[in-house]
Amino acid sequence: MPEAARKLPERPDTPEAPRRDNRRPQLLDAAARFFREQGYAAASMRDIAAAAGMKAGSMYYYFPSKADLLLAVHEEGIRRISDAVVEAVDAAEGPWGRLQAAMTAHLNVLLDGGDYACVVIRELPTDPTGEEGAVRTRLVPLRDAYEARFADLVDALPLAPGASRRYLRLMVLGALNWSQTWYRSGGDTPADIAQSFVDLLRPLAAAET
Amino acid sequence: MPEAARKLPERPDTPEAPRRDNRRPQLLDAAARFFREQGYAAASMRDIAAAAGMKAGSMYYYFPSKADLLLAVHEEGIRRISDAVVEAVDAAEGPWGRLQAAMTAHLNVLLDGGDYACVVIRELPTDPTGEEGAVRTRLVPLRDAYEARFADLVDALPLAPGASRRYLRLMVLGALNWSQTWYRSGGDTPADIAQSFVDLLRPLAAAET
DNA sequence: GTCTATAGCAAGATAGAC
DNA sequence: GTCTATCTTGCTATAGAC
Repeated sequence: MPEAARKLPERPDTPEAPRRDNRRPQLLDAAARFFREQGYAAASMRDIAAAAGMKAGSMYYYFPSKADLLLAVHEEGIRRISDAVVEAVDAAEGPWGRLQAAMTAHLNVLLDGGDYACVVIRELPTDPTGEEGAVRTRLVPLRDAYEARFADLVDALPLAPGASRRYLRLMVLGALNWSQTWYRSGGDTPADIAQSFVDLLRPLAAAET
Repeated sequence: MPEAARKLPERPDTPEAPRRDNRRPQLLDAAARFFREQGYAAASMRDIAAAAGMKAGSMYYYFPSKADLLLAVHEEGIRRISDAVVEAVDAAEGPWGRLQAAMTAHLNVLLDGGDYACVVIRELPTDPTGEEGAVRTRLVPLRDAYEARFADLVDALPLAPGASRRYLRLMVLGALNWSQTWYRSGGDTPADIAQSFVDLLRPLAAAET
């Protein structure tokens, strides 16, 4: 057997990218943690690399710049929270039940699931790259696509005529994402919180069938 | 109720500090602007000083450190938004009217009034000073005192029995503060937004007298 | 009060050995 | 792939002249 083919049974990542010994996941985990704890600007590549068990210079083998690292964290964060919400919605029934399932899943990932989602929620408003806005323009569509799911869920609710579905969606997302600032583990669980919010909003419903 | 009795204390400048030729306000304005646009960590003392028309070293005559500058911006921001809300609430009538007035004032300052309030809302979650948490511990009570006003307004609402006033307050504040991320001038005004939110929530009321 | 000058340091990123 | 070593740049903060 040709020696070049010895280590072949790998998964076909990108055609030419990472073959083996890929420590990119550890790097992403560390980056997400520091971005959440200190913010993008204050986190240092040295600390991130150290937390992943390597030296600062080595991580440029995986990511060409700090901004690309942030972008990768965002993509992974959106992917995780989006998957969790889709799965939860599929398992729920009724318009209110599906909305509550989505809210619970969103809060679970945001409040207990951890670092990736927190970065997604908090690290967008400020332009992360200072002068270079290229990264930000690639971040916004990711979030918009995710939030569109909530628009669908709100549109499916049977509401009293005249109720603004647009502002209901914005209020729900605001309530969920703002929970980062007041949530403390040990009190109400994410499921409790979603339940309380939905209980508050149910009176907005038109007569249900 | 005693009018104008609830405003935050006036400038507690040290007795001997600023007599004349005081450029501290310009410095604060510039700092608020850069903290909002770039975040606390990414903003530089050089840029702030330049925007206020002085050199970097000169501002240490007014503020002993960057963290103290952030603290001063917070105090001023809280003072402004708090004054605006108190004034608006005093001029409104009825529990829903007072809540709506408070929401409108809050949004006005946050969305159009500008830099100070944005910094107050956005620059708290992450510890601004890195290792030194002294500044943060002085920031939190300021916000808590302000948010307590909304607790009073929500407690005064005539709600259907069983409705959670705590989660209603958190939902309202979340909806308001999250508007920073989606608000674009030229569309609905802050007053429109507050109206829409209150219209959504009014069906939660118990039979009004 | 504001300046110039700079100390002292940490950051992102690169080069090349292994 | 990971290392060491380093380049370059920018930062906060200080010292002392004026």
